[in-house]
Amino acid sequence: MLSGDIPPNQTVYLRNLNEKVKKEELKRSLYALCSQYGRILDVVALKTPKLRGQAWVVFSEITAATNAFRGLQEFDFYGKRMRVQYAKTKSDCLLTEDGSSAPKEKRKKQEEKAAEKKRRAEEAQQSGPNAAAAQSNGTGYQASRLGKTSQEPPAPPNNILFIQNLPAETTSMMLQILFQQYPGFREVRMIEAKPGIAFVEYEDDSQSMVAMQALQGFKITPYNPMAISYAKK
DNA sequence: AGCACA
Repeated sequence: MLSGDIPPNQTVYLRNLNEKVKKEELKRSLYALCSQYGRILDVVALKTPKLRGQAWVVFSEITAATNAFRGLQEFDFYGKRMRVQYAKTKSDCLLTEDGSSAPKEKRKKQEEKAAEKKRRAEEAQQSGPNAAAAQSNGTGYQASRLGKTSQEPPAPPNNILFIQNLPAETTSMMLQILFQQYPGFREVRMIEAKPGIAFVEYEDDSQSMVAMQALQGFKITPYNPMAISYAKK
């Protein structure tokens, strides 16, 4: 039979991940990459010998997980071809959330932990509509007017994008993962001395425009919708 | 390859 006869699940199981990436960065990058497919409730990654190189991304909708399942097969992530399956079981953050059942069989020691889980799930949920920006992208300019008191007119379209409002922990690799999905990608440049901004270069103007429209307002973390404009040359 | 909830 076909390789993965695991039925669809709200959670996607990722393997063949680059094990050198630190856990926190891995989770953030996966959050950033996967939120284009829907709202993410949790990302779980552990670096124990048995579990390194793997992660679980919990979506709020099964359809989002399915989109990720299709869209991310063989995705080049930190230099390795990611493998995507559905998780075999339901994630804890969902069990506690939908009230119908509780994760009791395996774990009895952790009532406090469940409370903390739930808290985190709620956090993720209240903040999450990231997919809206990238998915329904024809309309998705909700972030384009955040906080600059710019008297200068915007720069005319060109092949270099100027990204603002990035969370401080953003790495150029995280941005590369996002922007290299669009054709014509050349490179990301960040400036040590200036956190929160980046430049992303494409081969030509039309390619940079496609990427801008796709990622305008995209949230790397729930509170940082990115503001993309054209770089001044 | 490896399916957990540090």
